[in-house]
Amino acid sequence: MNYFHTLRERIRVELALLAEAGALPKGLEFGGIAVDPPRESNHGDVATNAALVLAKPAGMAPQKIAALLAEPMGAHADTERAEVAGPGFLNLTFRDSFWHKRLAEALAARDDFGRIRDGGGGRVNVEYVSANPTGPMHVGHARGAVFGDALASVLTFAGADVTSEFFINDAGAQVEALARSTHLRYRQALGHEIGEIPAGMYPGDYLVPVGQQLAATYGKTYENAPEAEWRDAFGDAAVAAMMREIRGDLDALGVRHDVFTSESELVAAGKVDDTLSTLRGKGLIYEGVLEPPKGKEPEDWEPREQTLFRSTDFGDDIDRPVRKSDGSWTYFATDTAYHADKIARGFDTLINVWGADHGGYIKRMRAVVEALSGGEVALDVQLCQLVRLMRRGQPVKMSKRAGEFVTLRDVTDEVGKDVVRFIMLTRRNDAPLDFDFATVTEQSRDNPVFYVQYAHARCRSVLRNAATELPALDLSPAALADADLGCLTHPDEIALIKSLAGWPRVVEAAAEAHEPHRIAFYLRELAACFHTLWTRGKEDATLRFLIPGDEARTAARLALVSGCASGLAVGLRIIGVTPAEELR
RNA sequence: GCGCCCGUAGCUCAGUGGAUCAGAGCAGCGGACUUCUAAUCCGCAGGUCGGAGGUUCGAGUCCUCCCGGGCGCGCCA
Repeated sequence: MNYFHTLRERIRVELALLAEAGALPKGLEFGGIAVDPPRESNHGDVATNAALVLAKPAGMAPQKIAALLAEPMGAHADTERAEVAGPGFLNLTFRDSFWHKRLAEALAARDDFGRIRDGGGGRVNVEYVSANPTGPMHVGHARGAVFGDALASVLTFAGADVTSEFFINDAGAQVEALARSTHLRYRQALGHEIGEIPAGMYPGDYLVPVGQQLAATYGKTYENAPEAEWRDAFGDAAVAAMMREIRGDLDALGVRHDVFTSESELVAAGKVDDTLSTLRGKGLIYEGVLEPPKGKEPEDWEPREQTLFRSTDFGDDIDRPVRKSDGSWTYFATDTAYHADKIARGFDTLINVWGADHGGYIKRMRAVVEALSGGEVALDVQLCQLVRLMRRGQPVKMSKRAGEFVTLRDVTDEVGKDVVRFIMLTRRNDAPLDFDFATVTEQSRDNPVFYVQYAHARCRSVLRNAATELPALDLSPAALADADLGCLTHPDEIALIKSLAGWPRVVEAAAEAHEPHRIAFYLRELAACFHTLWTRGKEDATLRFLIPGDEARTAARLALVSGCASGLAVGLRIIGVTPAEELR
């Protein structure tokens, strides 16, 4: 369905025929041949670099090869023009009939338009959010959540076998701090005056109900008990409560993970020891002393012997510690075990979605995955830059220390999940993003969510009107696909079909590059093509979609509208945004 | 000091495996409506793609260095 592939095949066939006929040398490699849309639209619909790629191995001038190829390509019934351009590009321009076929394909495929069935892609694990279970999610998490969810979705659509996953960091010092903070709230619930929340504890109000619940469960049992007696139980209870909160927040965003993996369970199951033994067996774990960091030496630096992973063997800057001085594992060690677990589960590709502050962590993680999988498993880390919350152009101040920050739920409740999801994909993930409450709720061209949804709503509105005004017309997809699409000849009609026909290529590129934002950008383009055509009908009544008395033309135009609506809906669903039937 | 990311129009950003004459929106200017066929559209104007080298038939795109911004840098996750 990606017509660029079809054309590349056709070009290879013609080149092979030319070689057989003796016009080209035999045995040429066609691997580097690409078919792309030219940058300039007046250069035609597609361009191929075939002649430039083959010039050197064939020992011929590129223009000569292009001219040879232009003959058979230009003779094809779909081709309007085949022109040799520049240093040896072959530009092809198609007849309308070519585009009518693409629309027919889109209509026939409906919700599966652009889906890649035999795309392979293997088994892919996408790990995202993995927010610490020590409090509710904030807006920064939303970006990773939306990005990861949309990525998993587009990969699935592109034929990969995808598992989406959340790693629960429910082990280590932060959970102990959480347990202590919860104990404080428990005492508070029992009537104690707790005063200021001490530094190092979580001050947020969200632990108050957890404390109350524990007071109801345990009464005064642990009121003055030593920490060792209540720490595990309180930690577990708090983590469970926080995870319920986080899942609720994610649910409100329409984000769902297939698998939740618990760090503490990995530790308890001895997975960390197992993994480090494996690495030790490969000679990659040793006791050693690290050099102090250059330039910015911490005050309290002193040389210390540590258990280290030899990540420098795999391109990291220094070897990385796996054990703290109290004997417990570092986070890196448990994360290593987690990745070993993912590898053992048979994934071909691991994708991790992290905040930008984890950039320094990438090299060691790649090192571990390479070491554990023998280079068989690919690890791609996608970093999401910060989100700046804005209100009327002014940044919203947030103080995490004071426990005062805008939670994800606050934002979702205020503007809706569709807005949050779309806006998070209006920038590349590695570029910072401003999220302005005023803009994103506005109903105007400034607001891309609205713009795209409005295009879809307009399509649906036309189809609804058609059903009432022309009840005799069969609006079923099958019937519309059989309409005489040859009626569609206006440049803006063809432009809309071209945009729609480009969708399979967008899916493929977004999946391959792990860049779901491309879908959001594409949808804006498709919506723009539709809005343009719609307005044509205002200026010229003969260009309206519904032409009374001309059923053939009306059916063809409704087919186009239906295809467009379908394309918008498919794309919106992949990024998790509801295709609105109407906007009021 | 080192590592990673970024630098494209006044502003916010796209630019798909390097490929023919650099794109969009906003803001600005000029046009098209009694609102699900104007919450929209059309036109005009706006850039030595941070700088300098290098590779190449060809560089916004790849390599090196420099300048500027962000993030990070041994027992935090």
